[in-house]
Amino acid sequence: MVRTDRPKSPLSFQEAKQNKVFEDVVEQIEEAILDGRLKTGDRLPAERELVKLFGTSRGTLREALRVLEQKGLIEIRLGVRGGAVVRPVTPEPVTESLALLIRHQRVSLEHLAEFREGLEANVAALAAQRATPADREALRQLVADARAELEQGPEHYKQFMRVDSLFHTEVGRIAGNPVYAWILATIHANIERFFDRKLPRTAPLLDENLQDLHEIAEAVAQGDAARARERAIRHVRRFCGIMAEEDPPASD
Amino acid sequence: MVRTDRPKSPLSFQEAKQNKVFEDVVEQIEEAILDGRLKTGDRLPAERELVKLFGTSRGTLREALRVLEQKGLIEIRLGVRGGAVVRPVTPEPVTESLALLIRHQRVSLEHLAEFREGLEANVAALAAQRATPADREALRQLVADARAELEQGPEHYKQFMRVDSLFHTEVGRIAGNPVYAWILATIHANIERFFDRKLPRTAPLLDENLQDLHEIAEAVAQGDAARARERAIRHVRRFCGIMAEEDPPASD
DNA sequence: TCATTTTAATGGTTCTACCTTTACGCGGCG
DNA sequence: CGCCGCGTAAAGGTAGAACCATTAAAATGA
Repeated sequence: MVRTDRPKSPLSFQEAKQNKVFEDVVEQIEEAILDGRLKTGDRLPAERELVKLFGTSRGTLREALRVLEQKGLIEIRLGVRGGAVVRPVTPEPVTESLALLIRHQRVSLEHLAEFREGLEANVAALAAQRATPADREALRQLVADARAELEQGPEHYKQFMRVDSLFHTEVGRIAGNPVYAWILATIHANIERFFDRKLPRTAPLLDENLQDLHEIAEAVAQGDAARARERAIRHVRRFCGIMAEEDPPASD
Repeated sequence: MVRTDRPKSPLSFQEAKQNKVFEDVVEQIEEAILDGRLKTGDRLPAERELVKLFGTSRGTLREALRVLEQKGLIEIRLGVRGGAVVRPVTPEPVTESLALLIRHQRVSLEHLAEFREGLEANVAALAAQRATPADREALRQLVADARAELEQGPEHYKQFMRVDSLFHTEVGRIAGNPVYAWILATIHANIERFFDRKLPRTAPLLDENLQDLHEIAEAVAQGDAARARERAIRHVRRFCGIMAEEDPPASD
């Protein structure tokens, strides 16, 4: 199956690069997934079947499956009834590759937080313009949930943070633009991944946090984009300032 | 080299998941790259050497290399003096995985453009706050370059678009936050990839475009963040509106 | 009926052999 | 002297077969 059949029609120039076999396999399966011929949850045939279908060796086929797995398109399960199943598409691969960039180039928390600040501001403003009555209710409910957690004392701080995270996700959803939602999720994930160690959780701090959420929710509910933007900025900036104190600036 | 040696010390619980061999190899090489033990341009030993070093089979090792290649960390060259060389880190993998998301979930141009609008606005505002005299000069020079291309007539429209692109990249650089620069580059790449087919390039349109660039440059040069933000939004919105006309909304 | 054991399907790994591509050097020819 | 071409060897690419490890499901037995 080694490609020696590169067409040579003298006048129709075409791709000079010869495709490697595994790339061809990757492309075919990827197309099938993106075109919807393979849907989320579908199970591909077993490796030994695919080998027959594509006419390659098993090693080559496995390289192709590994690439697809790395792209986040499939998941490979072990054991009987195992095999490659089509995964739901998530922003996770974006998060992963961004994490690589961040780690390799040693991006500072300041840069990440500044970016998040601008992002959250835009999202809050959009949400304010687009919130439906149901959205307003949902946001207020989340604030109430957060307050309830906080009132249960320090042992519920973790739950409080979870609600906080939900709140941001919800605002992203209300903004109605999946691109914002994805990138926001990606940035959140990376901030947590690299900088979330031991950020302080004291009562007054969390109270301020709750107050921020409340004000953002109200601004969104009233359709006041400018105020929503401003409150979101204040919220992120406070959060970042606190973490920066805890985390002395790396001096490299 | 199949893992049967899972430690079972009864009291020191540890990772339950057994690592696959190739994952172990990926991790080791990835760490070496991120820690700087392997630098950009370095060439890894030949496959058959690595096989000895890691004590695995060649197939397994090749799966690991494929994953690293997919992550954008290495490039695999053919022939003698070939092999795996460490690649410079670029935002390209982020672009790729985002492209997958966009294509799979059929994100509309409107969503992408709206996101870009907010992004460019923030970047322009930051750039206005941070531009040095040299930055100002560079921006003005780019505007002058763009004008020069435009004056040379329709056959230079392509060059004009290139300068336009450079202008946006430069504003991103001036903003001084690599995260903004990366995401902006990623969004640009994806807009081009999916929607840049036959966008009209008529003289009056490009004139407006040039005027936009000029006004953004001036706002940035004068440190007027609010105006820079506003001009950037107008610029992107015009651009998007034009493309939307050309590109009737997909009705699926 | 439920717990336990067995079995078979399926991915994970190894080994070996051979093909393909490509840099580099050597030798002949102008 | 130079350079063109061709051979050679190093390195990745592919194939195929054998065996190991994991797991769901079927068979078995209490």
